[in-house]
Amino acid sequence: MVKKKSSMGRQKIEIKKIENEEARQVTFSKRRTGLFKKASELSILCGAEVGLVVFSPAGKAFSFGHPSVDIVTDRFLAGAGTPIGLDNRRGASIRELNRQYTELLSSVEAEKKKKDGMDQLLNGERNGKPFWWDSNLEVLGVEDLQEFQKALNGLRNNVSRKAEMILFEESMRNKTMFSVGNNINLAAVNNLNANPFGVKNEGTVCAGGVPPYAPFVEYGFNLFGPLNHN
Amino acid sequence: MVKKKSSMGRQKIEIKKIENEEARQVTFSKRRTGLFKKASELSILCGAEVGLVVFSPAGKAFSFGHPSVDIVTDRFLAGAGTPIGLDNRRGASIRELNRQYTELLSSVEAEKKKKDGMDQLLNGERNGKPFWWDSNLEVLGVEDLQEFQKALNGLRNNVSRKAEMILFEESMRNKTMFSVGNNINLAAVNNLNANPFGVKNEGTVCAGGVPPYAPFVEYGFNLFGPLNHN
DNA sequence: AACTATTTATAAGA
DNA sequence: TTCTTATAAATAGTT
Repeated sequence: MVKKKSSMGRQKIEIKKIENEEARQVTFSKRRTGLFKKASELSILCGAEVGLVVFSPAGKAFSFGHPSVDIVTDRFLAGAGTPIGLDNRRGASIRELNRQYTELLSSVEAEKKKKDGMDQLLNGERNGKPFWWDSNLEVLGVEDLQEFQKALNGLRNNVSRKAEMILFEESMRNKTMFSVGNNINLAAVNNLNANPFGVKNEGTVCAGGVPPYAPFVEYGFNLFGPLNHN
Repeated sequence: MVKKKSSMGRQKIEIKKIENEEARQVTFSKRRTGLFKKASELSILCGAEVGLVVFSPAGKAFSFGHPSVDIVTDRFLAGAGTPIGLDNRRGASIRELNRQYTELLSSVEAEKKKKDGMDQLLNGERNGKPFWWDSNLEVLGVEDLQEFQKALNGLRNNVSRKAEMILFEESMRNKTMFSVGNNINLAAVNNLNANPFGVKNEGTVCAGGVPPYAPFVEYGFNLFGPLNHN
């Protein structure tokens, strides 16, 4: 062992910095795509939490996160104390953002309450009537039902993009809760609506493309795979 | 095309959560290794900064960072896209976050609408009549709901999966809360009795591993060495 | 942990 | 940057 070379195609390449700038850029694009895809797959296949941030040599950033990059990075920041080399303006900015976010969070919480009511309906008996799903699912233990009900919150089936979106939003609600006190980018929903693959071209924080198969969305959301299966 | 299956060997697998716990663990180990290796290679080949954190379903954490996870994530929050050593673009991330924040506002509205629709359906039950999902979704004629119904009809087979997802989310929430405000991040989570490679040096914690090509940094975790990964 | 049959990822080249 | 293709890697299923 020592030939820890790596991925390549026509030919093997040594794992050392590519000096040719152009070639480096090309490789960066290709490998970044692959890396994000792998990250996405890992999170989906194993239910693992993954946070990935990549800065191109040019300083462009790409990120992927499940449930969100922020959650992962926040862990570091929260525990890292004062980040090395960073002044507190950053913190100030983030705190301000957090403040605003907290406000927004309130409305989300309010929404959640409503949803909880809905859950009650789904979870509880209706005038002695069988649970709505009886006709379809026959017998399910109480626990199953509860789980089933919970599942609604995270339902992500392959029935359709619509269903995915519904689920996605449910998921978002949860993410929001997770993120209390932290700046979070929950715009994933919008990103998704606008771009299923969460590709953003802001020159700043953006996710890699992985166009055809990209089951991931930057900034925290992962739709758990493409629709054509699972 | 668009068959975005994924990495595999003897056979293709669809990218969806692996239900079998044992198999999932195995896949997790294998793919985690591959992912970290790829991350390492990308940073070396392209001189890119990479921050990667992975939490196993069991909550074990693994990380890779070049120059370090902290630095990369800090940059991410301080100002994604900020070239090393430059300060002029600091805040880019914040701006981006703000932009997304705005989007979030919109998405919340959108979500609210959908949820209201659902509430209406659920609460608008016809006496003794089956619920909207029974067969006809005339009630609101919401496409989303039709899709949702289909998802529900076939949900039984996914109950387990969904349940696991929920547990995952809850787990995530707990861990997040756990870390917020603490000075213990990954190390805490994976405070696995003295990190295997416990090479925890100030600033740049280097893990022994992949010596030949990986100048990566980690926080007490074996990335892709033969050890560790349970 | 190893071993392979296969599928992916990707280095080159267009 | 995208596509194509030859080939190296990664890895699913087994042992």
